[in-house]
Amino acid sequence: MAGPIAHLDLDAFFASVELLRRPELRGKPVIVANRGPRGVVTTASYEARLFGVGSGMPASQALRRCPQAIVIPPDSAAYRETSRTVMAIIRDHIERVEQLGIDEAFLDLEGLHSPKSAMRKLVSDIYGKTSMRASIGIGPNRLVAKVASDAEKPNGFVVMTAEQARERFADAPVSLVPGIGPRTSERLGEMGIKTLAELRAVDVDLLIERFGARQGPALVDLASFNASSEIVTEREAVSESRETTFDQDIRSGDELELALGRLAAELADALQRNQRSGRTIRIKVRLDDWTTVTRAKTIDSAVDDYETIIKVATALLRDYAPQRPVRLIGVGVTGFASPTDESQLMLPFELPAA
DNA sequence: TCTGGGGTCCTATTGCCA
DNA sequence: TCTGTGGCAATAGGACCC
Repeated sequence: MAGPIAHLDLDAFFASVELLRRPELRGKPVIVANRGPRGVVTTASYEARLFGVGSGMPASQALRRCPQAIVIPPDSAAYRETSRTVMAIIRDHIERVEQLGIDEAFLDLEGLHSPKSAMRKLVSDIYGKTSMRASIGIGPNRLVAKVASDAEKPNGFVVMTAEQARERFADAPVSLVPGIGPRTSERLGEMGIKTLAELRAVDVDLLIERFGARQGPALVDLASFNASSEIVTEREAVSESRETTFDQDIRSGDELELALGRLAAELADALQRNQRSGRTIRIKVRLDDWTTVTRAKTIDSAVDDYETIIKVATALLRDYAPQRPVRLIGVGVTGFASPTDESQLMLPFELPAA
């Protein structure tokens, strides 16, 4: 019998780190966004959210809604640093932690005498040591915990059973639950399904027909707040990549290769720093009409060096030869060699032939 | 007014091989 | 030798997340 799960989410994380460094901005609408004509909002302070500014929104649009907003370009090194500090505090309190992304984590609360007071203590310790606010959700599984942490942020603290989640969010749009994004919401909408209660009530066979044997039933599980409560404490990266969006679309092949070279150099550098190497090199090209094309090649041995990466990536790009202006180009390496793979290569026995 | 960058996972298709 | 089948790896695309 599994114990409760907590989901911890740092409130408006990037903006909060910036406000910490620049206390004079406290109480003002602050948005963290890339500069340039194509920048988007990565985080908005809660003051900015009052103007309808949200993450993912083009910065130009955000500034139209909130002209007095202060725009700060993201400083990912600083956010990683604060994240490390907070995650270390979490691990001081809780043994089994699954970090997701930079600002959130699932916590295994199994066996704690009082999960709630343990979480109250944790949140106040994080605030005391870093001035970062966090929202907490506690539930029987990851899904309930996650939705609960989202329900009353900032500074939220919500404890729910699956049944309480079903009741409270019965009339919420299906996109409330993580895993149902814009595309799936739209397709469900076309079937007349808007709310979680409606999704729960629909005939599974109909969903299987439209979404397949796996995703169909999975949608009902999501709507019912049935989910795994497993905490995966160790996750290994499976890919690393670099990409860039041009301020203006690029037509020249030479310019594309120049950009590809810069990205490949950065990527090789990062791979070597992280002691990672992979066998599959992939490029990504986004055209002016937003179609995205990927091309990949798998080679015999795992690599992390600039020369090999740029050689393969350039060949892939020349082979594809985009026929429209390009707005984004990227390069990545996947298929990382793990220690297990290494030892398997050296297995002294062949499997018997069939 | 258009839509970043860094990832993960899933699915479908295809070709190879036993 | 021909044909079918199942498994697997590689490839491409796409949805989704923070």
